[in-house]
Amino acid sequence: MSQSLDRALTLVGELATGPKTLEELAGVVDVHKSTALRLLRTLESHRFVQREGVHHYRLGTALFDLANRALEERDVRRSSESALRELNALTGYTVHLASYEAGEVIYIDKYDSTHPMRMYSRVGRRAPLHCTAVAKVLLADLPEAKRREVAASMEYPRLTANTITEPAAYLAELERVRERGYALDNSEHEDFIHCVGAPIRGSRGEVVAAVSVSVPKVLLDFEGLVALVPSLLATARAASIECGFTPRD
Amino acid sequence: MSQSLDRALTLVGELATGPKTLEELAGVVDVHKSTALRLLRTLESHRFVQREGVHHYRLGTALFDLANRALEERDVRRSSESALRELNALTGYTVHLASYEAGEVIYIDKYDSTHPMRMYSRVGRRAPLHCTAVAKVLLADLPEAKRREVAASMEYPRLTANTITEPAAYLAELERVRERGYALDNSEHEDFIHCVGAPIRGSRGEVVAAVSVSVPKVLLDFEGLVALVPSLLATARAASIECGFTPRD
DNA sequence: ATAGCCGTTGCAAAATATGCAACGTGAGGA
DNA sequence: TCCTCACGTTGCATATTTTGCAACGGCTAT
Repeated sequence: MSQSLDRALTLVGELATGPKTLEELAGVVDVHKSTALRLLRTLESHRFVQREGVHHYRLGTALFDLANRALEERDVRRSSESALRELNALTGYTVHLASYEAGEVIYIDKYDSTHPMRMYSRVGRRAPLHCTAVAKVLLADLPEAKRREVAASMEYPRLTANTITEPAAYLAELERVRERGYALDNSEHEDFIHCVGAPIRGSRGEVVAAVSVSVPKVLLDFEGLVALVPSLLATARAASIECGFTPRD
Repeated sequence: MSQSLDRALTLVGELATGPKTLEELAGVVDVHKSTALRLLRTLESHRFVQREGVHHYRLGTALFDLANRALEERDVRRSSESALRELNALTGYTVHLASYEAGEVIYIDKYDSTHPMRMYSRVGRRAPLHCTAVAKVLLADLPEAKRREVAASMEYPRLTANTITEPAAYLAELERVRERGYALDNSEHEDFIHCVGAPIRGSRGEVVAAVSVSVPKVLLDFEGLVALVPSLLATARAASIECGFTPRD
């Protein structure tokens, strides 16, 4: 669709084979030397390629950063798959996997309820920050300054009678989540649904994702929901270990 | 230098922060949605980005391939640095590190002789395939079919009285190199220089690079050169271990 | 000293990317 | 169930951007 970009990406792919000279690269995409030069310069400014000596180009260091970041996300999803599937099979309820990225909480995986009554949600969608268990889990792990900043700038639309609508109350809620190690959504998002969520941790103990179980109130009361916590924490711990987390004891 | 490419790379960098929607991305580089869409499509066709759900883009899988390949090369050079520096200090002669890439043998690092007499060479430069110790080491590890193919298509310019000028003789030489675990260049490249080279192996035992010592004949006769082999092999083994190689015993 | 190779630059032509506006689709609310 | 809204998608005309060319300059090898 975009010719110059297409050519540039082809060049990068070609460099994966090993270092190449300008003219070799120009030949690969069948353009003039000067054209290849300009593309490579742009690639170089973004550290996608770098010069090796005078006559050769090689892949640059930006690729490491990018690959590592992409890999982390991907690994959370893949690594926690079996644990989450098991929790889904055990409880029969909808299980969500979410992560915090750039000010948003996004559902990155979902295991549908086996019960006839399903809830609406979709992978890739943003979760409201103030009224979901996964968001509470993820935001609770942010440094305090960031937490305050986010709490101050986010919206608090009242969705149910239980919805938290004040920054102060929300920050206090995050503190509770931090302390007890899991989060509740006591019908704060939708009247007929309540959830419990727990953190999945990475190798350095940081929270990389959140797992939650969502249950229709008609199927399980609040007491029953809280009774799911041990299973949820076991699942979160199993997923954490898969993500490289080492339990303290 | 290239606007569209620059924008596209900026988008990729932005995606490192986490999944984004089309409009968010368009805002980052300050272009129209449709423009961003076309760039993303091209990036997607090269697997640099991929869609997450319907509304989000994330980094794609091509980055893994690229990063891994780039990392391998880079690691060889960095990992073997201390071992090679030590060999250079021990012998005082010029030490080269070379790797095989896309039909060529390229010097990827060099430690100059401490003796007043230095040899000419340069990092990034191609090494002749038929008359250098490093090339013999690297080609000796190729599968037989590939070895034959390369031997048949390469050039054999006579550079000295000892230069191998026939494919058959060269293939036989590679076989010897394979068996004894190191290669010699008995003044086959330059009259007054001879070399010994050995393989550096990676985690799966494959040859990832070659290390060589180059000595002016006036400083050391052939017998003296061969006497360097134990040190060379020790260096190659040390560098191999740094590259993830596990010795058998 | 000289020839050849490769990367680099300025410029003019034109191909290409861009923005616009309208369309299509799917979700959410009444 | 209908309607609205949000978002991604497409065709097209404009002009910006990219491209090829040709000449230059540095470096190596002879």
